[in-house]
Amino acid sequence: MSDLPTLPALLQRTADLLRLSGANEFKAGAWDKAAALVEQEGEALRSRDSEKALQELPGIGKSLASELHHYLTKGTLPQLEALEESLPEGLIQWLNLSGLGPKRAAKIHQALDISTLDELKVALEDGRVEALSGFGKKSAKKILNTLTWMEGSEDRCLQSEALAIATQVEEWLRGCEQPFQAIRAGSLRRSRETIGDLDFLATVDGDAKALHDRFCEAPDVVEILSRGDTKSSVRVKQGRQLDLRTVEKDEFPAALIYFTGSKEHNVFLRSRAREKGLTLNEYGLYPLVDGEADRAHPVKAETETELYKKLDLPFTPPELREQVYQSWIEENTLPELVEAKDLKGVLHAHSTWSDGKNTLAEMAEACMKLGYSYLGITDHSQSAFYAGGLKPKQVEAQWKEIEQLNQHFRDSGKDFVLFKGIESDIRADGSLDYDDEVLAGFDFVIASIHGQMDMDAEAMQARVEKALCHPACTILGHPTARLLLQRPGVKLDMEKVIRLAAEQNVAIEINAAPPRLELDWRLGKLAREVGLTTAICPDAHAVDQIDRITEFGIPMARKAGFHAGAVLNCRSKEQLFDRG
DNA sequence: GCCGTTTTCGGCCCGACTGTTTTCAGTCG
Repeated sequence: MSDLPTLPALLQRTADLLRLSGANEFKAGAWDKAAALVEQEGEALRSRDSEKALQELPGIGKSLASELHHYLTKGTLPQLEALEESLPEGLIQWLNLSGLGPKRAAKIHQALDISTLDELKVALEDGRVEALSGFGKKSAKKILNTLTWMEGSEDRCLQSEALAIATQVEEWLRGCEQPFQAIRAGSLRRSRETIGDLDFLATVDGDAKALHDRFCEAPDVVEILSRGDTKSSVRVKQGRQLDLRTVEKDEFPAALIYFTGSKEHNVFLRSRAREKGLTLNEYGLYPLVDGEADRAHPVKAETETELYKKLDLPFTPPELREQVYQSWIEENTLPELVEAKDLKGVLHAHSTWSDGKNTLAEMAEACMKLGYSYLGITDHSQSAFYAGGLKPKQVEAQWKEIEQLNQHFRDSGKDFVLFKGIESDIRADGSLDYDDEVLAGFDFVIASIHGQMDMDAEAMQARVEKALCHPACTILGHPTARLLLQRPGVKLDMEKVIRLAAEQNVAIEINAAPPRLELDWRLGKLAREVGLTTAICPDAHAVDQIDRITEFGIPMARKAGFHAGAVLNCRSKEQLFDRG
């Protein structure tokens, strides 16, 4: 069993505890960086079996190498253990409160001798905190507000929820009397699968304050955190924080890069700028003179693309501005990402034959309306009794209806075809859900896990690998069966799964249902290396869910670095199931 | 704690906003 997934969290925890104990910020920062690095390295870290080998990693010096080596051989981090010994357990949670950083957290803890969130709440309410020097009524109130707010909301939300909020706010902003241009930035623009804060960037013709005022007065705003001429932050009733920044027009490209992130990508760009004798900040790119930005002579760039060019880097689509893609950017090997217009048809949808809300004919009609030339219908298989899974007899009956509909499409001159598919449960023993004879009658089979998800890693791995090797298996559906913010996926070594799938010529789905959004984009780099094919699927249970593939599926496939050539349903219906 | 020399110390991104203080530290992104 691998214990590496927990290592980044432990390193992060060490960084937080260092801050609380009053350590130098840069020292704590080194542990942050190590956490990010270890996350990126994954299992590859194991192959570094000496301190010397660990030290070859960027950002890992003598001390961190020793800690990591200790962890890999003995399973603990000495530094962390020492800190946990000296700091109370509850204190670390204080750092999650925005507005309360390590310095003031430590101060409250030491001055009042308290360390839990509950104790903090009481101290904020009874006035002990505001009486401390450096604090006052306002800051105590602010921290208390944040604490109360956090008790009733989650850290992050699904991308779909964030998009709904963003759309609403943008509509409201359009009522501003000053003309302006606004764009979504941050993790929303990078198409992360979950979102914490929502960031917006704007330029205003005239008085920017008018836009900030309008922003702070949006209908769903429940608290204004800050309200300035260039920066405002609010909380909305849906539990999210929204930030608006306004900049001058000539600052827009640099600001857009800056506020799009990721943090790691920005660090990378800035160090790139330094190498070229330049300095990059949120306002622009400047020559570096005597270690200072020469603000009087900005390097001209009217777009993000031009700015990347000045750094001798290819324009990087927002979806790929993540640490994992740094090597592609440096080596100038970014792929041409798949776009919505590349999609030719729809795979993975349910009908009234199992748990869908619409009939086969209605689903087909809806796909035609959206401009697709085929639909691979995949109702549930017999084990999924809770979802009305099809018995072999029903399968035959469904095939008849599909054939009739296809005949009808041909007769009426429609360039459209329904494919006979099934979403077959992968049984606990790794077998698919029908006899081979029945399975052979389908045009394609999606194999998915729906039950018995708590198997141990070894058994689960064998289960999925067996399914992948079944000759009828065309696509592996939502591979880990995770539900974002609800439950983790099953225990699977996805690296092995991806390699095997590529070998077996089985595609792994990118499931566009908002809580799923997997194959996880973090695995896209490996997928490209081994030549894996994907399929961008709506997992639609009703006609209005088909469009998920363009709303959420395409952004996620782009984020995973897929080009159209590696996407099954970017193929024409004639070439779709050619398995070379 | 890491890194890289103008090579064993000094820099590590830096600007906006807030609140408390009275000129700035803390926090955030």
